[in-house]
Amino acid sequence: MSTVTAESRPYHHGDLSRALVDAARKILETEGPAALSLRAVAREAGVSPAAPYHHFKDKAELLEAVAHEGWHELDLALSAARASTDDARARISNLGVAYVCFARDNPALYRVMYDRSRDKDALPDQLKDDGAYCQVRDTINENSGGHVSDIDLELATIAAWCAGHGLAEMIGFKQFATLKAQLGGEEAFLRAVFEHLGMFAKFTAPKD
Amino acid sequence: MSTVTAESRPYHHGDLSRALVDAARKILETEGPAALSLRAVAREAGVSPAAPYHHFKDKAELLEAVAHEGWHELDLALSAARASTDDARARISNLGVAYVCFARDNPALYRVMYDRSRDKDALPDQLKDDGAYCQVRDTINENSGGHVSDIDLELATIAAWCAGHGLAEMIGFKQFATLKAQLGGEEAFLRAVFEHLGMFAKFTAPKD
DNA sequence: GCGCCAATCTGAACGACGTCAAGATAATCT
DNA sequence: AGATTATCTTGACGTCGTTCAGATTGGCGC
Repeated sequence: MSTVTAESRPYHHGDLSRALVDAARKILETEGPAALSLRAVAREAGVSPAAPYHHFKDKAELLEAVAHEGWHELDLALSAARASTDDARARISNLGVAYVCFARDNPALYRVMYDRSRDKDALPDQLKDDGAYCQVRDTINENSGGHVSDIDLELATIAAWCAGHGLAEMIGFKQFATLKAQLGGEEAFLRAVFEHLGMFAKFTAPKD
Repeated sequence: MSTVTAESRPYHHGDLSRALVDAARKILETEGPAALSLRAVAREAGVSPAAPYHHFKDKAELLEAVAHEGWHELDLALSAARASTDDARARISNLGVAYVCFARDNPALYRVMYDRSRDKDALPDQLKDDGAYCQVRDTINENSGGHVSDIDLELATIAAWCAGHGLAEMIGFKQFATLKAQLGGEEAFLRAVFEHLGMFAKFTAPKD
């Protein structure tokens, strides 16, 4: 019998994979992405620098696991935001705010998520299989009353995602500080930016 | 008399700073951002690994110089795009396309530019002092007939910038390949995404 | 219950990295 | 010309990602 509480009960350490991912996330939160070395993760987990190689082929593969958790948590955050609003018109905007707030509250994690994506030149498939991407798409679809073509829906989702990501990466930039203050806080700033996205648009969504 | 052709004619090497930045950019183009080590840059420039420290206090400071050049070239690219269109209505969309195309054509450089910005939590001041940011703002201003408040103009510029940046970071993602093909090419895809940005908007810009 | 096998971990090592200090070299200043 | 100062080299330190040989240990067949 093993003393491990979790369901998978491996050998010496007791689910080292799990411990490594947790250690990585702890380092990310407390010391930032620059301090996230494989050796530091092993140190934090109390194992030798070579131990992780029995669970991940690479440093990249460990980061992939961390990113995977991040995407899942983003998924949860968007679900919560979506459920918390009755007004279909407001949902899409709340989703955007929730997305950016997730990035603001987990900056290191968010960075790992996109660094990994850019290295692979692809977002994780996770997103399309009932993940965060679907939530955005479905919300847009509801908001347009359902009578929008598949291709328009896809394009609108991509557009929303890009705007959200861009804002998420820049939300902490010092240049926006005075504007945030003028508008009465960060969330108000976020909503204001989203509402000014129309200058490119021929196709303006709330057409109904 | 010195045999150096450039105007500034320093000591042993002959403008090593310049040579280092050029070497860095060459490595970026040919081997990608992962291969961009200070030692590799020094090697490429034909000097010892410690030589760069007489011209840049850090690896970060070298990258800053590289990024600075990148922002300037982005500036030129946007100028060209802006000048190439008579129709004020089309200018803003052309600017967006030009922005993303710059990122697509200089992916490693673009990455260095934003990596440095995120490390400093700020875009370079360069942008606001008659740089690329101003071009976007002025173009939006022209496009709105000039009767838009300062704060709305600022917010619209930020919104456009975020959307452009988000799209720039994801334009190469494999998930978009089929959609690009369906729409008849990358540029058509870009325009289509931009035109679908309206779903967030209460304030739709081409109001006149 | 015992021995074997395979999975798991350690220890030491390699090459590459960023950075620094000490010394050599060469351009500039007086 | 001689002193000064900026520039570059050499060598070193600590850290990193990764590999490999060997030690450890749990699970499985007998």
